[in-house]
Amino acid sequence: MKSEKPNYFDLVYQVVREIPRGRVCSYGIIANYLGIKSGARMVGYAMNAAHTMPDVPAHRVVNRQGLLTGRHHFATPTLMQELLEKEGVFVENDQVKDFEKIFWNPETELKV
DNA sequence: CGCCTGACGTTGC
DNA sequence: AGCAACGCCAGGC
Repeated sequence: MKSEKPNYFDLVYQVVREIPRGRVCSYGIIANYLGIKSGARMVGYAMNAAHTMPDVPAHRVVNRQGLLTGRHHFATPTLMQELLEKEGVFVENDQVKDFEKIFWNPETELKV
């Protein structure tokens, strides 16, 4: 089978999967952590494929502004916000509240 | 093989 | 401070 997906996606999945509950992360940060500067788009792209990965909480991944830009890509446009609020993350106007407070930095927390 | 799109980010005005 | 355009990289057609 083929299905040889680029490790690139897998890398993103691993990082996103490490995101603890009640925390959120940004695409650019993950990209930067993976060494893919300017590859924030690729991270989001990977998230799209992550939809096939149940262990990949893409709803915990938002953009640099903390906006749920990809909420429209979920099963329902409200699913992302619902999941976040369910985990203790308050979302207002499609934006994560206290985003910088619950922000999860792999280089700082997941840091070796 | 080439063009377009895309869950972003940064810089410039 | 808000808006616009550009840049990066990869996948789909």
